Amino acid sequence: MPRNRRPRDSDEKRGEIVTAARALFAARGYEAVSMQRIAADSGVAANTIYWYFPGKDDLFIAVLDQVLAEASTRALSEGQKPLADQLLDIVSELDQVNRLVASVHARVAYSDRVREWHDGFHAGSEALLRARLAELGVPEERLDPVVRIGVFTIEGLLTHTPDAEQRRGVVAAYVQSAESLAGVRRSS
Amino acid sequence: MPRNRRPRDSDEKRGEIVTAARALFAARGYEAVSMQRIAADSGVAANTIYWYFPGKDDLFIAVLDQVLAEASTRALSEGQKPLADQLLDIVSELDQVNRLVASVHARVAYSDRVREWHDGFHAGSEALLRARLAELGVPEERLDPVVRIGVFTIEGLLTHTPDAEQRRGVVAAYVQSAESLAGVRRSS
DNA sequence: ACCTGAACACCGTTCAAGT
DNA sequence: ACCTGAACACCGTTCAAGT
Repeated sequence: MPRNRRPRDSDEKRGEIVTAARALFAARGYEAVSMQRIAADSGVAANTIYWYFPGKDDLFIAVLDQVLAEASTRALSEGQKPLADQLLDIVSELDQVNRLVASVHARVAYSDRVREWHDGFHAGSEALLRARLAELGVPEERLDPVVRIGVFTIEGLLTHTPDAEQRRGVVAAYVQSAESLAGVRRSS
Repeated sequence: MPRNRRPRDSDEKRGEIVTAARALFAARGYEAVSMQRIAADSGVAANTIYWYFPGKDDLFIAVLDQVLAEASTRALSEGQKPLADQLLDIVSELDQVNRLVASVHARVAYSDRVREWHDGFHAGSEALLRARLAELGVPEERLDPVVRIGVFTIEGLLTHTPDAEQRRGVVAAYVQSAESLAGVRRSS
């Protein structure tokens, strides 16, 4: 038995596979990346991945969990900004993993596991936006549709990637309409 | 030479392939349907499809064009309704081809032909919504973001399919915010 | 012009076998 | 426990050959 035998070899290899898959999925999208290629990039045979993950979708979800965990950590370390700025930050953050976002939506129709992850992510996002809008003063009974429109708008900005100016315009228009529901009359 | 030889045999077979593909794509989604299956349902060998279409994506686009043409015909034969009703009609119309909508978005990232079709469809939809909003009184210089939010909202309603009541709430909230931009004070 | 069987180069996944 | 080569049942597409 080698004396340098580390107890974490297994977790390390698993991590390498996730890292390789993440880079590939982000660059080319889920469909365009083969298990063969992920295996080559992480230094194992293709079927070895199945020792660590039940299937390709589960590997995909491991990637998504990792990306989400990192983004959450970053988000928590930031101070609270005005809503419009915060939404624009979220859009440009998610924009960097645009390919992953598109792949999630593509797989939702075919994989129960991906659909569950997607639904959970949506529920979380809606809860966050709802809290911000409530604190902004949007009355409780009008909150639901405004939250949904907000999430749809962010998703639309991600899947259609207009330029930065158009983004700002869209987010500003959304926040403005929310504020008018709140009856806010600020600095202006 | 058979005397019943119809000059339209070729077009007919082509049509049968599109019809079979349309039903299958609508029921199961693009990815889940094999050329083999489409061929079987239209009574030819799999490779015969390639005599009529350069590839699977082109067959898909033929399906999309057919669906769109039929929907346009139906739409033109209807009178003009209030904007909220019209948007709800569009959503429930497109909802019947939900699988196709999802498949278009899934293929946009991988097929130039599908991306072109998608972009054209979007441009047309935006133009229609823009015209309705302008006639409703939304000032020219604020039109762009409102149109985009509208299209994103419809897309969101399609890809997330909330129930009819939530749909109505979302569409009502959208139209209301557009009307408030127009400075309209109607019956209320 | 229209259609086919056979083949090509893939794909995700399984399995029996190795250490 | 971890990893592999080989195989399985697919996939979209191509090609040479038939009518």
